[in-house]
Amino acid sequence: MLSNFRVTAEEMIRSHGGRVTDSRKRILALLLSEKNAITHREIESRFSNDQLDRVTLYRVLQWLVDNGLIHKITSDDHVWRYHANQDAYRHQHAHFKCTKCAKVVCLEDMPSDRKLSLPAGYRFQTIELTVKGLCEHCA
Amino acid sequence: MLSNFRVTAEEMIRSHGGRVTDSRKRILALLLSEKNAITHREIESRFSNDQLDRVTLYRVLQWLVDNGLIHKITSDDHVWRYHANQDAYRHQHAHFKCTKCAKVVCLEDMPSDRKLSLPAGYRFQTIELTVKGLCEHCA
DNA sequence: TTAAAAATGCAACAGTGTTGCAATACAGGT
DNA sequence: ACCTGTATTGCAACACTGTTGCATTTTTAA
Ligand SMILES: [Mn+2]
Ligand SMILES: [Mn+2]
Ligand SMILES: [Zn+2]
Ligand SMILES: [Zn+2]
Repeated sequence: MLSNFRVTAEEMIRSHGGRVTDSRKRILALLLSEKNAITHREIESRFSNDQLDRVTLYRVLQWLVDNGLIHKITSDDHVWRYHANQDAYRHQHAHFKCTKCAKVVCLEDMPSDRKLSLPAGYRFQTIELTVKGLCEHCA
Repeated sequence: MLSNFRVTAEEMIRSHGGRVTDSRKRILALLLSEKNAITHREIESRFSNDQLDRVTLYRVLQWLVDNGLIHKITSDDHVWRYHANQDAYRHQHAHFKCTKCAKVVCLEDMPSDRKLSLPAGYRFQTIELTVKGLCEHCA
């Protein structure tokens, strides 16, 4: 099934006018196959055998973010986590982080249309919402 | 007025049963005098003349957090910001971060009546909410 | 096939935060 | 005021994530 993701990945990259390089295909295909958002370190370890330069990985990830093919999530452990932009996850959405195993999952909705009042003169841009708790395995 | 903060700081530390050390007094007094949440680096530079070891600063900040005298806020620049727990900021609250000047302010309320549905089996603990936008000076 | 442009690999670096340990300061009892 | 056990400090070294510069390789389009 990973070859399916490779085909999808290649189409996504090509459709954004970027050069279709081997690293981009492999990394995006991997992210498409991952259910949860994962760290740079975790991506590296998925490629343990095939060589993958860590700087290239950082640069490819940023390229994928800049081109809207994946998104990255900040966290209180100060490590970025990356997740493919499939279907439900294109628009703004909230995230859940397990305080025990550190797993991060994208929640489908951002329940944010409630008015939160900013101080006078402040301009709203986006909202970042992370729910913390225990996941199914850790609860 | 900073001497006022020093007295308050000393009382707060003593009431928590901790040893009243010079570093704790100075650092907490500074945080009490600061309107916004600031970084370790910013705290250091406020003490530019008086010597203040950076490791001690980290350790004092963590002690103050652990004893509920201050709280710390994570951010997408992956740097902690610290703020005293005065009045309105004892309970859970949301934060605002300016995307231009990186200023972080505590908002007074956490609009928490949002029903965000977690996947089955997940257990809720806390919510972290950061509004991003432009502050009064940068708007 | 060729050449310009973009991406890669490597080494070195930067910033934030942590750890181990010896020296020092605090608090409580005398 | 002095002693003493213990918490805290200061310093050096370290860990980790992420970045930068630059020479080499790969991609694409003519
Ligand atoms: Mn997400
Ligand atoms: Mn706050
Ligand atoms: Zn978990
Ligand atoms: Zn601003």
